[in-house]
Amino acid sequence: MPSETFNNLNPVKKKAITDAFLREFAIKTYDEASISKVVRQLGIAKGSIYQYFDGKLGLFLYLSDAATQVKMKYVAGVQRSDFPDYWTFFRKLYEDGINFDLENPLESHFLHNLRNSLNSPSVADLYAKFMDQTLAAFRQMVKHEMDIGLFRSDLPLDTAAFFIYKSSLAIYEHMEIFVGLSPKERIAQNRSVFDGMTEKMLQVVDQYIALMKNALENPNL
Amino acid sequence: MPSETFNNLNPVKKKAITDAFLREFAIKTYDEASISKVVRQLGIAKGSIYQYFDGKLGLFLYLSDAATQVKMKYVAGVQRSDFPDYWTFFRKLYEDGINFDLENPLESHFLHNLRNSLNSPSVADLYAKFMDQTLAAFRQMVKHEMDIGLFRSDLPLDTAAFFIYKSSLAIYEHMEIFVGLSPKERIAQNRSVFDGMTEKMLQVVDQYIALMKNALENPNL
DNA sequence: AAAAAAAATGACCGGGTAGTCATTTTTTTA
DNA sequence: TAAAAAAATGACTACCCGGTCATTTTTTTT
Repeated sequence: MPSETFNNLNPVKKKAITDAFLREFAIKTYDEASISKVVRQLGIAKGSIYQYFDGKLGLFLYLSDAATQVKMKYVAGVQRSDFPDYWTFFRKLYEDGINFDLENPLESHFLHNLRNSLNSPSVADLYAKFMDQTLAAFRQMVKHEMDIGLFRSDLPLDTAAFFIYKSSLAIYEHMEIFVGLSPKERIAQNRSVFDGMTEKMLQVVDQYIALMKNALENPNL
Repeated sequence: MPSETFNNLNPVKKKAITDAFLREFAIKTYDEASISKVVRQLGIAKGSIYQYFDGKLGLFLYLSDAATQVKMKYVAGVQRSDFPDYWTFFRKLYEDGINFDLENPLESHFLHNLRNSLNSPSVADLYAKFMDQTLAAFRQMVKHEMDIGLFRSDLPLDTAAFFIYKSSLAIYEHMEIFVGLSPKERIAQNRSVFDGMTEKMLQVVDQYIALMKNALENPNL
């Protein structure tokens, strides 16, 4: 999506630009995020951005792709078949997610912040795609657990899948509310969101796993 | 908060103004909502709004109060002590919430949309207050159920309370995603959000109650 | 070193917003 | 009906924004 001009850029400048916009979009809504402000901060001309990207939306799509690719490197290797049950698998996904955050705070929080951009119709499409994929993945997982008898099967697939999805998001919000995590502040300071909180985070993960386990696990076993 | 001038207004005009802004803020973020557009639509001068309210924030606070008061009329009467267990109580709260929506679509969706205005610092404070109150209420409920032995007590109060709170929000989102409910469309058409969906909604409520029940109920009984 | 290609620039355009306030219109009081 | 009080008005200010493009600067090629 970005132009050749952008790809040919000095890697240092390229990263500086990417990071500055990741930071902006990680803190603000799509509509609130200001290209003018960021270029002022970067000390480059606004016109340049429009030679690099196809408008604000093109820039945003590029950042989405970039951030997603980085996250995939951390998470794609985690396979359900390598774990005895769903919950150890789920926990490992979270552990790797934390590592992703520790090493790529901007990408991590950009992705977390995606859902706040729902109000802009242009971005809503992108988000809907993300959502579809995520829900499809959860649905497939749940189906598998039901098939092998680990999950109770008296609930619609959609409900169980959405429930897990929502619970996994709730963990992050729990950290914000009860552990005093403030992503925006930390991103503004260019710090990792979960830095120094790994242990506490995993404790909370275990609490929510306990809840999900009770809610979904087959009581016959 | 509104001026005397506003309170002395012809009730019809007063309602027209209130409704128009409820509708705007129900569909848009605080920052996205445009006073200019609404007054154009209403056919009144922009200056009037600034004689009625203390700026955009004052207007917003007035709408919050108004909507909350209406909702309270529906929900305040539901007492835990009138129900044999938490879940019938919870279900009744939802039933009354649906009635509130059917009869007051604008107020209902204004309140639902509140959380989308988090990005504006001025409104964030207001939202934080709402949140504190809501969580305190859930925490108290959970404590009570743990005390009387209906809920398991091996989880932190905060976690259990937040879990219920989040699950109750998930029900609305479930409706949007899987039942095709689109609040913004319906509000724009001045229709109730849940109109014609009461039955389906309560089915979904029951599904989430089942999940929460498994998750939280004391297994010893 | 000269010519050609590539990249960077920033003034400018059209559009939007919240909020102000001197003036006009309407209503109430006397 | 005339004077006073209350309410409504909308042009105006000061500020944003995304996006454009003719011009200038830099880099590459010849």
